[in-house]
Amino acid sequence: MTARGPDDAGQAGRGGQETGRRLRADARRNRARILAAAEEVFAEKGEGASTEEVAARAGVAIGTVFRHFPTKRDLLAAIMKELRARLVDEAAALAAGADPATAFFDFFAFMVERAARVRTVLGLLAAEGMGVRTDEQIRGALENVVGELLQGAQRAGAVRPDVRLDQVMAILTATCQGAMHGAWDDDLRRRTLMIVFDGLRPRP
Amino acid sequence: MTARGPDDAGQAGRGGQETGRRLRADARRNRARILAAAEEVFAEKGEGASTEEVAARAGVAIGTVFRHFPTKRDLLAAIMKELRARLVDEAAALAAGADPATAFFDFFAFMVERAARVRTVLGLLAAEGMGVRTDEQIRGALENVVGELLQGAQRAGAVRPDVRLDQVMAILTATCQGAMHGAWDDDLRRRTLMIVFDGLRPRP
Amino acid sequence: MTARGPDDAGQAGRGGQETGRRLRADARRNRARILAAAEEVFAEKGEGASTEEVAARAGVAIGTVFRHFPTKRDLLAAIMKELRARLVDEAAALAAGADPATAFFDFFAFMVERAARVRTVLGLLAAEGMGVRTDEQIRGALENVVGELLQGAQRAGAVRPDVRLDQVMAILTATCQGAMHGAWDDDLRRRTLMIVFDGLRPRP
Amino acid sequence: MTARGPDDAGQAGRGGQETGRRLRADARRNRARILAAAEEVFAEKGEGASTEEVAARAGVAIGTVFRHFPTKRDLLAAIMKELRARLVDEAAALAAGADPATAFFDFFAFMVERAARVRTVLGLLAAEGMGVRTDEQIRGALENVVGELLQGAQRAGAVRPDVRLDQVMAILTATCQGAMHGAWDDDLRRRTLMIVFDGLRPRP
DNA sequence: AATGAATGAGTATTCATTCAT
DNA sequence: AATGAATGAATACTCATTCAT
Repeated sequence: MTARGPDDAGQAGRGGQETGRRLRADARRNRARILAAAEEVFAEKGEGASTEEVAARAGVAIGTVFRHFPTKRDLLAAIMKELRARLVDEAAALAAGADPATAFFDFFAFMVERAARVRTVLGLLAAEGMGVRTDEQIRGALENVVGELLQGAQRAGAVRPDVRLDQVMAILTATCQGAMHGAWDDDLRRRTLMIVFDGLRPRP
Repeated sequence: MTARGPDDAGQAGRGGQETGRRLRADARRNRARILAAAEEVFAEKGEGASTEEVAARAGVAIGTVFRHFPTKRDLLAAIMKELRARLVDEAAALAAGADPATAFFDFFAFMVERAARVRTVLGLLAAEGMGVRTDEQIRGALENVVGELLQGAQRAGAVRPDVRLDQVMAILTATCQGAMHGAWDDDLRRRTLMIVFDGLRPRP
Repeated sequence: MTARGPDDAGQAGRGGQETGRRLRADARRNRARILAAAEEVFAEKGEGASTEEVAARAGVAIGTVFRHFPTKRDLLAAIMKELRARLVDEAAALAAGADPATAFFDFFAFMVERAARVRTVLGLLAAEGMGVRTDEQIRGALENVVGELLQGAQRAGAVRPDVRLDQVMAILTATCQGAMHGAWDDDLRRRTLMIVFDGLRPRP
Repeated sequence: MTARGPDDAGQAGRGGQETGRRLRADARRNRARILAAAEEVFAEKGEGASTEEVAARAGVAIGTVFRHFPTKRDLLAAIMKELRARLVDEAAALAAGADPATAFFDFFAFMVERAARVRTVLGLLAAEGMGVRTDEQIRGALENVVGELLQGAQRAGAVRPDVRLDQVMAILTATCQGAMHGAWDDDLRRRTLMIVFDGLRPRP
């Protein structure tokens, strides 16, 4: 049977090999296609979607999926890892050389807008979304970026000095989830963020 | 006879609890136990939990669950209906006779605190949580209560006049989901709400 | 569990009490309604139809059905018993005082036409239809009537003298089943019977 | 990939047996074993028999049955398709090169004798047996063969010229069903067919 | 490495039957 | 006698995972 232990996916670097591993060209290509397909499928149907469907959408056989990701949980974890990494990169780019006073809010808005489209971001931010405990390294990376942006904004006087990182992460997470599940339109999202941002800004 | 529809012998009565279909005493008792068990089970393990476990926890046979809720989806829907109704009731109680300036914020905090414990509240507020589309009536009822509280608070000058109900519902929903998935502790919840509330208050 | 022995319905007079039993008026009425409903339901959906549906259509509770017919098999058996009895009666009526040369063929045609409408006649004639072994008494009664009609027709020279009763029963059964399953229209039925009848008539 | 349609890797080839979907050798072997087992099981216990028993008798796991036939109904349909195809083949063989005057009757008798053993033939001929609507192509194929045999026999003067194909199919069907359900012995079958055949022959 | 067939535990749902009201 | 709720075995079907090709 299938070991049902709760934490058996945690061994970082086991589920889905590191992208750097020397893989045959087609193997690397397949890995990417599977990941992309999985992101789509799980986004559409939720984590309950079948691995077979992922394989089908990726155009590979089911066995290939399991060769790359020995467990469904591993697949899920890999998606998040990738997603989060992508976001961190984009965030870093936003942070570099921008006006600190706006960079923070821009990134915040960017994340929320993103969440509205990428359903899977759910678990991404949540401590325990989708039954997967995203590995702490990446989670930490995101917090780092946001932390930097936050400090910059605070130094620039654009965010209240008494606000701490955990609060920001909490509100960011919450807003992303709301945007995702609630199907907010652009206008509602803008007006909602306005309130949140006002809460973060210093009292005049 | 054996009406096969979901026998929603609902405690529709605002304050009472007996208006529903005339069911035999034991039947009503079982229905309640099943609902309670289901709330627990789904809260713990998510919507993927098995109906059989619900039956076990409720101390009835599997057939009894299906007699009351012909479909798993029906069971899920019933949970939400009940949950939402309960919240609406409690909200109404809060609203009655309290200082409008604080009632709104009290209710908001109350909901979020609640969500932190009851995992199922997720779908409750989301447009489409758990694959169940909660019926519009109850959804509307919640909006009504919140709407009244909001107006009261705005008239009392405790909330910015330009804030609209959809924004409030959006932030409320988001914060509930964040609290639920994020496992915030009491302190983090308090500090997070502080920011949100500040965003809602009039600029000085 | 449910005794799965093949023959446990045979104890004549057990499944469904004899019509003569002193029953409360409403009890007798219920018995009749159930029987009628069952005939309809099983005719429409086959023997796989649920007992609950029979109860529903009869307007009684499920318990009442089982009080009258302790087993589904008993219910099925009762239907056939009744059906067969009815047919025997009608056959006898046909036979009485009619021209023996035509009575036989008339009855044959009558049965087949009947079968085309009453789906349940299936098992009625078959040795083992619907998993129920119709009790021999009634089965015998039918054979008796047909036998008499056959003899009359043979004496009148309308049927070949070398034809025996078992052959007639076999063809009658087969034709009824064909008519039932095949959904023959009136014309096809007539033309088909024409062939069968010609096979039964003396060679000129 | 995992085409979820009924993979009717049929031995469609008239005489051969390999034209179907290219399946791995073991897959084709399993498909055949399942089909054989199903024919047996359903023949013995009727269509109510469990799929699990089919799997057991075929010596495969339950999942394998459903991989080949996604639905019980598909399995039933496949059996009939195969059965009918087999009969059509054998009928064609009988028809080829035989004396038309006897070929027709030989085939008729052959079918009925067959039906007496293979319970599943029921639905095979009936318009709607077992809840499965056999596909029209095969149904048509049978009619074609019988039609040819009929014409040959009529030209040879062995069958009345006014008999039409629909009548013949009707009687053939009926007799098969009678033989199947009625458990006729060899003698009764012979004598019954004698009558039917006489009805089909020209009046002297 | 890839394929895709096989496995088999798991799950929702149905239904004959029993039994408390 | 009637009611209808409860029972629980049975059953079709799904899906993660393994393994022979």
